[in-house]
Order: sequence, then structure tokens, then C-alpha cells
Amino acid sequence: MTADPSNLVIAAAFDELADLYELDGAVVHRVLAYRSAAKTARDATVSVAGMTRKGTVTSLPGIGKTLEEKLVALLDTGTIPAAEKLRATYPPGLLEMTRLPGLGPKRARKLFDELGIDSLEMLRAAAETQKLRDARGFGPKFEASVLSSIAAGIGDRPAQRVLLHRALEIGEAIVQALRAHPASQRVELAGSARRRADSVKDLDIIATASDPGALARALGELEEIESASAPNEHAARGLTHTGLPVDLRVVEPENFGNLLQHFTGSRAHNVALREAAVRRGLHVSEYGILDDETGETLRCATEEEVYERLGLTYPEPELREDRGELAADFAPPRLVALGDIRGDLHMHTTASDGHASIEEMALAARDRGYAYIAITDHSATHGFGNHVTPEQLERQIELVAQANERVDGIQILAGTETNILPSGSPDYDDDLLSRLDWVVGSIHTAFGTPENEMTKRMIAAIEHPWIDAIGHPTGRKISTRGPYALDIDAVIEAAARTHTMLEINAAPDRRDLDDVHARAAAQAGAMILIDSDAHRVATLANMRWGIATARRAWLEPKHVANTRPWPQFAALRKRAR
DNA sequence: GCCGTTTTCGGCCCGACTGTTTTCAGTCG
Repeated sequence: MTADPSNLVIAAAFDELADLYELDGAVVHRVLAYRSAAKTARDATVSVAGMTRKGTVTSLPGIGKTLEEKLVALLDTGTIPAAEKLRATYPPGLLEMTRLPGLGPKRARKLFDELGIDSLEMLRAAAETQKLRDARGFGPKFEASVLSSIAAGIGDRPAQRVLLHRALEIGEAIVQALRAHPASQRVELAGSARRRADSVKDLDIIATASDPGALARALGELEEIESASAPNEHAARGLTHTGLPVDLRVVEPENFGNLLQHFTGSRAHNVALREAAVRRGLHVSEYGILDDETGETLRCATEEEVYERLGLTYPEPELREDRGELAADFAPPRLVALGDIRGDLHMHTTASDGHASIEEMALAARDRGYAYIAITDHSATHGFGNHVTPEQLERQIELVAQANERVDGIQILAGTETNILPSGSPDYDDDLLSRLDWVVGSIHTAFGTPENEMTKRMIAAIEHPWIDAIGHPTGRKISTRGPYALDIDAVIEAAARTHTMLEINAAPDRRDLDDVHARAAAQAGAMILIDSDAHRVATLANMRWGIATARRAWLEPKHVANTRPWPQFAALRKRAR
């Protein structure tokens, strides 16, 4: 028996159906229904396949009888008949064509029907020979646009996204510089960067100013900006040296709340917000809230006012993904913050592939206000860089004891990041592990293992008496490597049952567990741990990105083990129970 | 295709821009 499709696979199937139905000319709301179902699958904190088997899947928002049937077909046969049929009608090249700016599904379909164009290559050839203008609604400007887009490589790849830490590094510098400008009054970062998403595709900045035109012109003068298009009195657009687009909007103070809310998004949050508003006879846009009864548009100076006027509870930006934050019974969580963290339980030293000593890491952690840390160098079978033999780990225990004597004000735990072997066993013997204070188990090898075996391997590790926590549980790397196949529901259940902590690894390209899985884990009663996985003193600061993911997962300090003072944390460890 | 303080049919967010067009559909965010 093959494993059930993951929520991500189901979401991709619905997205593909949405694309295909759109090409097929379906009414927009049918297409939107599939996109909405895809979002539901991506955000679901339990297995959609599992719910389908239990017959409860239609309780999910946006999934009704028809989509349930399609899910059943996908589970039973591995495919959806409607998708098979549409795939046979519309070549994949048609979808690639719609990646070009100005060419959507309607117009791509028209070129396919009237000129037989079904690939980027055919499109380019037709543009070069000026054949595109033969189709009604297409002209010379479109032909030129096609050629320049294809020459620029658009269409060969999806739009590039930048990891959050890179985007914020630039975005926060730009915001600081604009705030220092004499004409500026208020400057705030909006968009997905403000929501602390995994990655962003541009930076949105909202401002008020005593001289709006002067502030708009100032954007192009910043050292972070490589080029800027002609600014006007209320907007400017620039490109950073790394190619990240930056949009600045300067508004009147009375309107600041509307703009900041509008440009913070997400799209799904804003759509749901506006739908909720319509039910109250109100219409929300970036310009204000139009009241059907009075015909007047209410302008809001603050975001809080926007939500209050709509009868909604203010959600922190990280929650604005339409994952329940707009519900009538929404109770705003007291989200975990960097200042809540008391310890960091995953870091490396020169004993393996780190760049600092035990003492250097300890002193730097103490400077960050931590009360305890664990030294968790890679283990004996680590396939790359230095590794720590059992004999060296024995020596490491002594070195940590010595460091504890020399460094005051912080508790240093002797630990390891032990490899979880394909068998599910750690790669040190139990006797050695039992003499450590702390053990993180991580998978670093055989990523291609099938789901049922990988799940068994992971659960065996979780059930091991000396493994306190699982490091980067899914192995994903944002935008470069997907998660290995894993029944995450089963893993979470095992972790909750055995009091094994699940890590949110804060490395900015990992953030693993992700927001959806971390939320699911906390809901299921598993204890979450947020670790920097630092390999040098400076990257202890990566904790920030783990906090960002935890906040997007609605986590409060009580859900996160290392918000506790040392005695309480020590008692939470599996070995202390 | 979903859904219901307008319930089982008829709705289903908001606004700007573009190129091509005689008044707007499609695209985009």
C-alpha cells in the first residue's frame, strides 16, 4: 500500500485543477473554489486524506460534495479523472505561457484556439514574425512585450522569492533611512515581510510625511536602492542591488491605518475581511470603509480602528493568513516573543562544524540573557565536516563541566545532535547518551526513504528513552528542498505521547517545523522547542526567525519549552519524567 | 463549486492599469 497524499500534494492537485479549469473557461468562482480548497489543504493542521477516509472532509471550509468525490478518487486511484481529461486537452506549455506578464488564461486560450500556439517557443516565434497581431485583441505592443519578457528569462522559472532574513535586513535599513529623512513622520514596513512569511517577493513601505513628494523622491537616493522609477507626490518604486522591488506609498495621516492594513495583507486575509465587511453593509478598500447606509467613507488613522469599525478583534500581522483570526470567537493569543526565551538547546562548536568554543558560545548566550544552553555537536556518523567520536564526546562532557566552573550566570548542558540512523536508532550507545544532559536527534541521511519507513524511523527515535527532542523534524529548506516524506500527524502524536520535544529550528532557510505543523503540534499537546542551531556566535541571533515562525503558528510562551526558567525546563525533559 | 443573521438558489472583495478598442475585458496585486 502506498502512503496517502500529504496535504501539500492535495493542495497542488487542487491548484492544478484551478489552472486547468481556468484555461477551460470555467466561471471564475468555480476556479476560486479550487484555489480556496488548495489553501484549506495547505493550512490544515490534520491530514486531509485522513479526514477524507473518515468521511469528515466536508467539514473543512471550501470543501463540499464535489471536491470530496475528487479526493476519494485521488486516494483510491492516485489521480483525479477531471484533471486527466483536462491535461489531455491543454498542453503544459499553455500554463507556462501564462507566467508572462499581461498574458492570463483567457488570452492564452485565445492564442491556442485561434493560432494553435501551445508553448513559449511557438509564442516567441509568432511574436518575431508579427503573427500575434492576427488575433483580435492582440497588437504590436503585446508582441514586443512577449519578446522582451522571454529574453529576460521570465517564463523559464517562477518569480523569485527572497528569504525573510535577507529581505528584512534590507527592508529595515530602508525604513530606518526613511525615518531619518526630515520630511518623514511615520514609516512602517508592510507586506509579507511584516507578516514574517518564510520568503517575500517585494517590500511594501507605508509612510506619512510633512512633504510627501520629498519623501517619495528620497527613496531613489538611498544607498540600498540601485534604480528607481519616476516618483510622484505619493508613491515611489525602486529596486535594491539584490533585485528586490521596493514600493513606497506616502499617505495622509487620516488614511494611514487603511493603507497599512491593506498592504500588510495577506491576500486571503483581506478577501475574507472584505467579505465579512460586506455582510455588515460595509466595503473595505485601501481608501477607507464605505458604509452603504450613510454613503460615507470612513478613513482610519490606525489599523486598530479599521478592525474595530468592522467589529473584529485586532490580529497581530503574523496571524493574518485567514486561518481563524477573523472568526467571531477569535481570542487573540499572547504570542511568544524573543524576550520570553530563556535558553537555546541546539548549537555547534569547533568540536564539529562550528566556529567558536564552548566558552565563547556560553558567554555570547549569557549576553543575550539566556539562563541555559546545550552544546550539541554533530555525532559520530555525521557525513560531512568534523564529527565527534564516542571518545571525543566523553572528553566533551569533561570540557563542558570545566566551562561551567569558569563561566558564571549560565547553565551549560553537555549534549549532542545525534544522527537518527535509517534503523531509527541514535548513533551513540545508550550508556553514553545517558551520561549527557540533553540529546537532540536529527535525520541527516537517506532523505529519499519512503514515507512509511521514514515515519517508522522517526517514531523509533521519538520513542528512544534518551532522545529529548527532534531537530528540524521535516528536513525542508525553504525554496530549495522539500520536506522528506513523513506522516507528520503520526510523528506529532508520538511526540506528545512520549514527551519528546519538537524543534522549530530557527536557521533562516529552515524554520522547521513550519508555521502550520508547529501549530498542529502545539494543538496536539506536543511541547515545542525553539533553537538557533548556531554554528558561530553571531548566528545565535537566528533565534529571531524561529520566533517568527512560532508567532505565525499562534504559539504562546506556554507552548514553548525554552521559555521556562532552568528548573522547570529541566523537569520537562523526558529523562526527568 | 461552495454556502446560508438575505438559506437550498443566487450570490460569491476591491481597485488600478493596460492595450486595444470605440466602451472594456483581462490582468494584476
